[in-house]
Amino acid sequence: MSGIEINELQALDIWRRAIVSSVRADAPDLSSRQMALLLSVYLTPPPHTVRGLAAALKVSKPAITRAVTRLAEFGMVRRKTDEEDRRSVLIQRTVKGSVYLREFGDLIVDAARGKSVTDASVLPQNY
Amino acid sequence: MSGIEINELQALDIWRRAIVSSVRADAPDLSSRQMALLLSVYLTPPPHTVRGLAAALKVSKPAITRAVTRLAEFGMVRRKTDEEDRRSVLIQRTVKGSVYLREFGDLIVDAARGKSVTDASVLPQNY
DNA sequence: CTTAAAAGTTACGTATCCGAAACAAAGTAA
DNA sequence: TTACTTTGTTTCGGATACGTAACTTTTAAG
Repeated sequence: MSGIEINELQALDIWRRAIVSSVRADAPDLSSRQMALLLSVYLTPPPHTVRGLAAALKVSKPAITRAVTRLAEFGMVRRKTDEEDRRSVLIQRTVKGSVYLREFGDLIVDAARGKSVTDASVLPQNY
Repeated sequence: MSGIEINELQALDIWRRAIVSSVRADAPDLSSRQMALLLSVYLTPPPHTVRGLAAALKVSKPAITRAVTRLAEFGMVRRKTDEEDRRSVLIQRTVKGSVYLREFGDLIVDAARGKSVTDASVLPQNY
């Protein structure tokens, strides 16, 4: 049995714990796209534009516009016109978004610290 | 040291890489709840019932019914009436679901293997 | 100046999902 | 049997998100 197999399983189990905690929490229920957008804005170097994010996530521009609008309603990002090219809109970080992501990071770390599935995994062989 | 000892920022960046890959992929776009349900069915010990999953995820029973229906359409889980109590429906694993989760596990592991954000993080202080 | 291109938003019709409440089926107990 | 409880599904109205296409504003090209 390869060690990679176990690591994959541990990884999945950490993911499970974190996402279950997230679902159980009362925090705003972000879709995968919204989360991907939020994380990209906060963890990759600016500037972030609608077009750039659409390319990075490989989704349509209107989908980015909607996600930004939604996240802005939650106060997690902010729009700002690029004064050097007023066609562009820069998506910027906010305090509230930072706080949210810090808590989410804690969630993942806590999940990673929890006990993982045992070797007698439910995944292999049976299917 | 468990090997999963990571800091909060690394954890977020791994999460970002994995979820961005997932969003970019053509794979069926599962919501957070659907993913939480799928992972719970595959990584926690059976039996899995609608009621049990609703309690575990702290969402309504109809929400579980709908998620199961959707995942069943994708072929990732299967319903089976509990013959010992025909009121209950057991949610079971499938080959296709196993394959999907294995690939998703690979995605996370790959994300974790990639370079993480540096110490000169974008998160702290600035906001 | 006129035309074209680029960036983002809005409009439109469709699809999905939600919670609450009503419902059907199965079990329990008198 | 009859009444009650439990389990899961369906229905309802409303919210959210999707992609395509049309549109506005701004910039660039001729």
